[in-house]
Amino acid sequence: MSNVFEISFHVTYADPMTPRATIHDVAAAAGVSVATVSKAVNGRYGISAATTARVLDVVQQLGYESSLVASSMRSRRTSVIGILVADFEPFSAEILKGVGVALADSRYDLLAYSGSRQRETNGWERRSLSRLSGTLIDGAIMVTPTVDTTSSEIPVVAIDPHTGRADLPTVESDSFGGAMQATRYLIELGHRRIGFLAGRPDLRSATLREAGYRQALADAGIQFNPALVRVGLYKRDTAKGPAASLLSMTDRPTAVFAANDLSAIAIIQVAAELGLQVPGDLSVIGFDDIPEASQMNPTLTTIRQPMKRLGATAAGMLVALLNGETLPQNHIRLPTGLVRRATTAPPAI
Amino acid sequence: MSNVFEISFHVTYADPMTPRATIHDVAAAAGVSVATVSKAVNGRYGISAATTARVLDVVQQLGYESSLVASSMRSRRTSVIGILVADFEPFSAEILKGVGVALADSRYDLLAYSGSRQRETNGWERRSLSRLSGTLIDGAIMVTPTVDTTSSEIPVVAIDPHTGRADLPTVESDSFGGAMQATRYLIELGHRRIGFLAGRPDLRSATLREAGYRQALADAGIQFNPALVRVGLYKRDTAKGPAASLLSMTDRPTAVFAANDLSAIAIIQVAAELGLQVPGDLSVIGFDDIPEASQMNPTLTTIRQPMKRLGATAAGMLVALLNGETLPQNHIRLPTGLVRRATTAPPAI
DNA sequence: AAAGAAGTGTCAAACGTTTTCGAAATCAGT
DNA sequence: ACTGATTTCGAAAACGTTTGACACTTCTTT
Repeated sequence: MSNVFEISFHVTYADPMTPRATIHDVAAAAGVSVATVSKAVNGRYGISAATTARVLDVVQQLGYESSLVASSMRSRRTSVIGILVADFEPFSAEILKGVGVALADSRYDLLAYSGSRQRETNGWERRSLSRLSGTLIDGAIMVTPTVDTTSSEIPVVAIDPHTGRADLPTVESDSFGGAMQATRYLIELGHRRIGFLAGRPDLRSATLREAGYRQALADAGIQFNPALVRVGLYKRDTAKGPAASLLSMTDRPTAVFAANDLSAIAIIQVAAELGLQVPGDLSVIGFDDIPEASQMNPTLTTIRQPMKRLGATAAGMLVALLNGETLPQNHIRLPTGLVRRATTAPPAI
Repeated sequence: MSNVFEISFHVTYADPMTPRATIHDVAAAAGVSVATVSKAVNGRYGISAATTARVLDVVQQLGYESSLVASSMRSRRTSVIGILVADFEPFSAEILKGVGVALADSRYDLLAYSGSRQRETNGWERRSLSRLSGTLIDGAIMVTPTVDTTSSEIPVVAIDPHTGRADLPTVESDSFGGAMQATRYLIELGHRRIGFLAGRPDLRSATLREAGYRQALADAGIQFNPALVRVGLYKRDTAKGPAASLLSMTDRPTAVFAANDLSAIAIIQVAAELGLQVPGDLSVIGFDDIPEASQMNPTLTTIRQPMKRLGATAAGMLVALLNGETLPQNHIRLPTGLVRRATTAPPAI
């Protein structure tokens, strides 16, 4: 007896126990054709009120729901918007929130897709987009894409876009201006040897942040020193090595501008491991103002980027596109702002 | 001429401009059957090396990617895990992060679905689950479900589950203990009139938090007073009315325990509108420790709930289920902790 | 009473895959 | 050469839905 129980217990989860009711089941139970069921459910013209009622009764009883997959296969529109992210780190999570509220009272559902399996390889989102588009989703938002996606068959809006020809609509924040603000702030504090932990060179934001950094240095009459630049690729894991390299120099910088907050967190961690005090021995400023920035200890000085607004703006553009409207402007840039917190201080004399 | 341009410009976005290559296109271009293409792409046995190479060449050229929808239709497994959330508010966003990292080096992709359209009506996630399951996703995680979902045909794990028979695996934090901690802390500060802004009564967490609140009162010998309880439903919008009602009482409470941080934020906002100082005139403690809690001003005292870990744990359970394993324990409860911040103080005398 | 017009339901094709089965071709063994 | 085994490929069914065309009633109209 107990054996039987154990086996059935396994089966419970391994195999489908209650196959969903299909439209065929409903049709059979209601004594009509599947076509009739489909029309009744979708309120199409040509089915009598009596029949519709009977069908809907059965639908209710059987708990039938049309398969999104099957229906999207036939009729191309699904009223679902997709957002493709490499992974759900703080930056894309914030964007997701923004997209969510923007879509809350629209007629679109939201589907966020993250390809865990293959996100190492470049171009994963083009593949994902291709696999989802045309069927599952009516339009897509791509966050920090790894390729300059050429034309797809559905409208696409990019957030924090790729370098390269920007033929598709984009939303980004003022990386150049923000980077200048950050660097200038460090200079005002008295720093002269200012390191830069760069982002992903394939993203426009990263190149602009480096440009802003160099511009601010130039404005202050400080010679740009390539030895003070490392590439951290925007991710915590990938930034730790370069950060260590930067802080291990004989004449290391007294301050570092990290191209995003995750990189800033990485360099602060490395600094701690090397026995450096922040901000005593090293000032650090980040970029983004992810939620974690104000929760860490010490709290992170950074450049605030309106992430939720980036998402909401992109969502708005995409909906407009889906309505067949033409966008008043194809590229939108949102302002940034300096947030002074606890990881910056004048250099030790 | 300019008319033509304008029309084509519209069409660019409204209609598919470059229809995706289908398996038929590849087959035609390679001079083989669709069956052969499918086998070649998926590395099935029975295709010669030469043919496979030729097919893959064409695939490359045409940029073909199999449609997730179509393939999932035929072969039920997709290697995609779905997470269903009402919307992307801070709580579910944190959970999403946890699920994401837990799945990062698994063989599963992650698909987060939020039904913007119909999330008002109860049971929307059962519908969504039904629409996605069996085809698109192999398993699902449901966050704060609005129904006690009965058996589906795919494994499901619930986070912050519904009241009602808990037949499906669940992950939650210690709501009862956390609520006791919160209430006890207010009592220790000297409060006696302590209000409670309750959550969604259909969620077990909400009932347990109320139970914890009452238990802590009882332990301290304070009589429970139903007049000090309002139902805020866990959401900011829905909490503001009840919060205003609570604070407009002639003998209003000197402190309020809000069943989650969003409710706490709502009551603080209401307090400000009524001219009440926090924590001077009113102490507030929340539950969750969402990122916003430490960013607001004043920072929010709250009960920390390991949201990322909730997500990661649920993901782990789901993967185990998908591997056909039986879970060592079907219900997991994670510990909570008090986070003292700036919205709590002893009562004014 | 005949003919056209509505109204109501069904048939069958289609969406893009995967997979089973069988057919053709090649090969090995006698 | 002949048989049998093996390899390689294609035809067709199936997944669950939607939809246009069509057929059958019933109702108007003349």
